[in-house]
Amino acid sequence: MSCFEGQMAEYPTISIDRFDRENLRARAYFLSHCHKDHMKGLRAPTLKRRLECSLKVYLYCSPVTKELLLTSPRYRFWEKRIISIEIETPTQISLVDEASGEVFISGQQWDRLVHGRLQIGKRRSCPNGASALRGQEECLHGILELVRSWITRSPYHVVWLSCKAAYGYEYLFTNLSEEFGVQVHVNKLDMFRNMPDILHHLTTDRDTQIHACRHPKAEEYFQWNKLPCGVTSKNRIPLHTISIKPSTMWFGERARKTNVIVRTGESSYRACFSFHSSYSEIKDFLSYIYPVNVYPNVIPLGTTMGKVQEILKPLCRSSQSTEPKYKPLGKLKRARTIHLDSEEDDDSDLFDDPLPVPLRHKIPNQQTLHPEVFPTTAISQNQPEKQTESTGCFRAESTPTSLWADFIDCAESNSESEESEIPASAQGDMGPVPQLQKADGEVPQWEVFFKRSADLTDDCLENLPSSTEAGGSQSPKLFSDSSDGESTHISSQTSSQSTHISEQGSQGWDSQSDTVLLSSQERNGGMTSSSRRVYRPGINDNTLAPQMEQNVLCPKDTYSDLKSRDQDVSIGSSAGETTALSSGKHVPQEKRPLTLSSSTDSQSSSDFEIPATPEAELPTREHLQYFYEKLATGERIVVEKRKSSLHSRATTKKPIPRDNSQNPNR
DNA sequence: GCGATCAGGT
DNA sequence: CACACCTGATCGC
Repeated sequence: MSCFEGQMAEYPTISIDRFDRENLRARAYFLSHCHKDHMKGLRAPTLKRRLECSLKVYLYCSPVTKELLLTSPRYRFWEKRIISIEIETPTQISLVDEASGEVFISGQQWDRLVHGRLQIGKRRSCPNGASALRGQEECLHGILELVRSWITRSPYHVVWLSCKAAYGYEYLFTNLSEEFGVQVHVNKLDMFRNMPDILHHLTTDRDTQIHACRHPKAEEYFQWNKLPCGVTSKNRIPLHTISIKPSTMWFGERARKTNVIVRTGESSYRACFSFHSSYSEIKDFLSYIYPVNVYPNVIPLGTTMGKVQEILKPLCRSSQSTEPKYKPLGKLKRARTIHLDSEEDDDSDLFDDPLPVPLRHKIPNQQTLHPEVFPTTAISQNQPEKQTESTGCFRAESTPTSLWADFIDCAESNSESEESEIPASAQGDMGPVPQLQKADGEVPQWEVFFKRSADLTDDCLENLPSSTEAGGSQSPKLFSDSSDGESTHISSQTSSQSTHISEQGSQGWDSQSDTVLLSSQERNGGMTSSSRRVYRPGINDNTLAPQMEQNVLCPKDTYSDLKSRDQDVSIGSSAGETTALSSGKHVPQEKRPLTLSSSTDSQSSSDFEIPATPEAELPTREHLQYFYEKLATGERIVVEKRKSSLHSRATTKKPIPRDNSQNPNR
């Protein structure tokens, strides 16, 4: 359970992903994505009332999140008070209520620090970033192959994707649909009405072989071979159904390199899938940004804040010495990867400046910009200090001791439970998509969010330089080959060349053997063009879909029969294989997905293509430099006294940037 | 009736 | 294990 209560010490007047209690006094709200545990209090009468009284309070989120949020009538009252911000688009937000200052929050910071998940565009900067991505890709790949092996048996073989959350599986649906030319059945799809790239792959027509519909008694139904939507047969012929449950792969499993597909019952499978960063991703991320401190916002039941901190501490600068040292960012980066400089994307070079970062924050008077985001007076008015200290909010202080204290507070403050507030059905009209958040009140230009990487093929994967595969060992096998006693797994092997069907895992259930390995060669061979591609709407928002990178599809037996224990197609993706696959040779420049230089970055369209919010003045390089420095040192970000801003930034003060050009009103 | 909270479930 | 929900019961307003 999250112990983050919505506020960060550095920004006492804004609230993130929490809208209750103290957050009712926030001057601005931020919503990272439409998962209910991030929306607590968002539709509470108290907040609604407050909104009616405070006309300058807005909710900032991505265009997709806005779209999804407003689909639900219960959140419609936010309609005129939501401002969408494009991901990766530095945006200045002026808290106009403030009499003496303003705060800048860049889309990049928001996206990375709140979501905590590395964007693909940053992968190159992050040594093991590619492996994390590959892990996701393998998950998708595993699911694709499992689905293939089943639905190709007959028109009466259907798959039910048992998805827990309302949003976040879109990329899975779109890829399945793209791959098999079969739309995915869902209960509602109006929330995607303005997202054609997703909408086209979904249907409310129950006559399809892939279902992701939901029903409270779905599990029970499944026992009786009944889909959540009630369908049990087609043309009077009973359907043969298997369920695939995308579920979190926790650390333990990941550490064991568990296979991505695990058979959990006669007709049930679990696929690794996670909305969140894995431990390795977190490590990679931290090693990349090398923060002064890190504050966990979830403390597992069996552990303590202290233990979690022990794990994270070594990854922080604060572990290097008692006295935190603020090292020049440029140096940090250069030390890591020099070659990155030349091919990094835009924002990466923000860290490239060799300039030593003076300890400006330690010497307030030296700063050009005032270090406080908000004027003291503002804080005292709206956020009594007491509150800041007691709410268990994140702090970015540099001293370990204060950190520790905060952790304790955080844990204690956990008392407040997080509950979902909206029934999935309610969101149905407009659901949020976990990794595609954002929607503007106006119609967003979806092409901005979804970008298909049509030029990616599995060939690309094979040709990726091995350097991007540094983390190969982390990738899970597609199919589990070890049975832990309670489940049968589809096995995978390290050999990338063999295709074979393994029986090892099937100890019960019908002894279906489950698997097939795909070699890189096999992959290359007989695939249809469509089968080789992983369809990936270029969603940049975490909420909607995990970003997949390349395509790895290996078809092979499209028709393997799960029941015939003679085999199934299993996709091997052991470390060795993966490495071989991805570290291949020549890949036409224009086809290289990940490694590619920024111009061809398939995943983060936002990195390069999303235009700045109209009317919003783009921060200057100097501004960004300043922000990143602050960010890296754990300092408060910017504070500019009004008087100075009146001079230097009078024109940048436009209150809330609206992106009308990109999001025409509908 | 509604919301908040808790317990319990998948 | 932990997540993102769901249901149902209880309580207070």
